[in-house]
Amino acid sequence: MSQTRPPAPAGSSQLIRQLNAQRVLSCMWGREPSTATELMHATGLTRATILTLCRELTEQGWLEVSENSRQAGQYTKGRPALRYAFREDACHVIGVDAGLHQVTAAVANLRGVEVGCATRESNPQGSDAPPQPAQERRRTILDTVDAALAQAGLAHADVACLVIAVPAPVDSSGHSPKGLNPFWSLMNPELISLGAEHGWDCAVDNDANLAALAELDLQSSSLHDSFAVILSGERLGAGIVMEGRLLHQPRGGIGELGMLDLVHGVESANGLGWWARHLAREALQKTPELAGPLGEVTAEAVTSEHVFAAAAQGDPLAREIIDQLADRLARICVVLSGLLDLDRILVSGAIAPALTDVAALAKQKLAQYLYAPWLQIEASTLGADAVRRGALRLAVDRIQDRALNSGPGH
Amino acid sequence: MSQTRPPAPAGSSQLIRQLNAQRVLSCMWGREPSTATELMHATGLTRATILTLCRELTEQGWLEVSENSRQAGQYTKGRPALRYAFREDACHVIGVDAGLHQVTAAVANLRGVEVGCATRESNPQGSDAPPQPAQERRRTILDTVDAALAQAGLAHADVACLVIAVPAPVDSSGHSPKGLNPFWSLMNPELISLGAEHGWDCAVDNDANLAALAELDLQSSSLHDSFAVILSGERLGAGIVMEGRLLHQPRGGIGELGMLDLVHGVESANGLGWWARHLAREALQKTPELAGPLGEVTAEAVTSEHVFAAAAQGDPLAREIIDQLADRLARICVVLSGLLDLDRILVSGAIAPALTDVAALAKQKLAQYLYAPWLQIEASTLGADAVRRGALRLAVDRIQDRALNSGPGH
DNA sequence: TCGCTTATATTAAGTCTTTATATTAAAGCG
DNA sequence: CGCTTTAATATAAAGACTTAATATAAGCGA
Repeated sequence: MSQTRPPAPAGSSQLIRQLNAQRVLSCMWGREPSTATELMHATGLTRATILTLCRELTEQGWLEVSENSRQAGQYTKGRPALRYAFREDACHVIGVDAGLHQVTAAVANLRGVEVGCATRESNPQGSDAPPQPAQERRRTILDTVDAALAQAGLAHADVACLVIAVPAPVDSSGHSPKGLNPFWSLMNPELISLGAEHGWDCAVDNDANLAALAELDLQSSSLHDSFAVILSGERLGAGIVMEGRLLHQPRGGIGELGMLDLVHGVESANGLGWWARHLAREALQKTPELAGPLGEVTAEAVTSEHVFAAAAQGDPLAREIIDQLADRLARICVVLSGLLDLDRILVSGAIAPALTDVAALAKQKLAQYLYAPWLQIEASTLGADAVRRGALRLAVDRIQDRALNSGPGH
Repeated sequence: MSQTRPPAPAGSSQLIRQLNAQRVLSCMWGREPSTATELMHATGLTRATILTLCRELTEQGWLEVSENSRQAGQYTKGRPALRYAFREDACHVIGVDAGLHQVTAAVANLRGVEVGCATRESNPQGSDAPPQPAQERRRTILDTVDAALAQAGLAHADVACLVIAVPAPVDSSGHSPKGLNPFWSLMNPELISLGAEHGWDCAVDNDANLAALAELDLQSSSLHDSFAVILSGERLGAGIVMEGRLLHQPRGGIGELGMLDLVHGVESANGLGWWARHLAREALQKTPELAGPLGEVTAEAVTSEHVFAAAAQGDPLAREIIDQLADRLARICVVLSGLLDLDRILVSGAIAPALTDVAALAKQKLAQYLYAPWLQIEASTLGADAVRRGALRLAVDRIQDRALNSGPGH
């Protein structure tokens, strides 16, 4: 009975195979097609190894052989190299910006390119009706997702991951604190369970955190810089990236800005949009017969858009308000950057495009409070897209992690 | 000429050897002696592999065979197992707390146990003399280090790493900002070069950061909690640990608390010791003939120690001051914990032992400003040792990293 | 069309490292 | 002294990589 040896020892040396497969796949993830020779230089592995791994990854569905070997035109002599391409449509992901007033869902491929998008009103801005109850909100989100899928021409089975952004703190299991602030529960009524019925991987996260991820995706210039993204509409929220990684805590409270109540000249966590409207209304009530563009609106009807538009036309009151907003923003930057030594602070959200001047002014005012000449203060170029893009980015990241860590689980 | 094949292919499969050696060494680093069987359970590797690795690590000097195989007494029958022990004295490290008023150096083995310690006065507390010039400070530090080594009975060659803590921000290359604050340059006059003459690995870091490391070392109960350590003597400084890792930035500005100037009820980055003295002096000047223990000191001579001692005796003025200190601390905690969602905040430094009551009071007052019932606010038990212990911890960590990552470089 | 050149793909050793099994060694105990 | 127990060593087998040789797929020129 000692003649026959069991055939499969199954050593732990498959680990190295896993590591190398990871390296190859990360080299190709979201990139242009590559030849074995290019991958050899990128990874330091041998041609034989690279080709074996590429074959495996192709069988798993992550890569495919692209035919344009010679057309790519690096060289003209010799046997044309095989070119392996990242399969950006191996599966798709969905990112949802589930805001208070509207819900936007986008379908994207694994490069993060949107192939479908849909929006539904949720709690219309003007109305004084109570916010949607939990079931209705869940329904709205599912409807929006289905509409986005329909526009993309994809079925539920084509989707691998769903990420939902909500204006509330979200803990590491996807829930928001109950009881403390009823608004939070209404914004995130157990949304983490939404993906389950289609068997999708699902995550819920705070909107500001995801906006920060979107910026991280975009500004990959200096990979190790640190920044905060301030989401600044009606209320303030922040996401913080340190050395290329988004800070997270199990309770999900990072970037909550309630503590601004204690900061001189800020006094609240209300957003810049809120303050623009508030300051304008106050001034209009005080002097109803005001000259200039801003005087044409009544105190009740004035919005932040009016203020920014008027400021662009040179209205002195609007300019004064802009100046106050900039001072507020500068002080917020002092707190964030003074404590965390950030490289830059980005103001994002739907009103970001209007805040270019405010950010520049804030940068000037910063020096009054803090020596940090390196600090950039800018308005995000993503604007209203930031949160949704961040959700898509997280979804793609989750798929990539899964691909790298648990091989064939396609 | 094709018969003879080159002997050494040197594949990348040594990588797995490296990884496994790392696992084994981390399992044993600073721990009690282990048998192969124990390591098998800890690492999942086979006995043969474990023993090979242990033999290699022994040759490299990190482990040694300890003879008390059977005495350990887990079992009594069968062949006694080899027991490999971590060589805590493979080399030694030095940690220096280079404060403004005094310099303390300690020599420790690789478990972090101090085997020698020495202190030198630097800029005596009372004196109004200008601070030591750069060369003199470097000399003082080297003297202290030599004294500590002499007490430990060790030579320069026995030391592998030197870490120096200074009360100034320190960037990732060990330098402090020049020009901005002359005090910083005086505290850190290119100390990073001090280790070079003996060939030691050398690092310089901010004192509050290192105090945070010391706490991380101590409270390893819950490995993934997040906290801040506030070093609170004359000036405030903080070190921040998120999910078990110390936050760092290339410029070294994390935990600088200058932004507290903007916080209501805090208004400055002065430390709790400074405030205790300041408030007492103010009150004594206002009413020179004060009853109670605190009235026995003159306004000029009063120190924070007087205040804490008087409060312990029930002096009403001192209690009032304690209350104000607690409010200040609570507000600082609101800013830190509100933004970063910390699990606890520790107050450290030489006056920490006197701050137990202040911390408890601050915890009570916190609820006025922030809902965070999970937040612990406590005085560190390390007190004046915190910074030096943190320096030692960093030094040991650096040696461990070097051991794990570059094999035989002993 | 037939070689020749060039660049890549495939295949066949050879080595390293681990696992699995068998064998040997070192105790204690009756 | 033999038996039992537990650990260390030896040997064989398998996975994974590298090296080197060989095969393949072009283009180019005579």
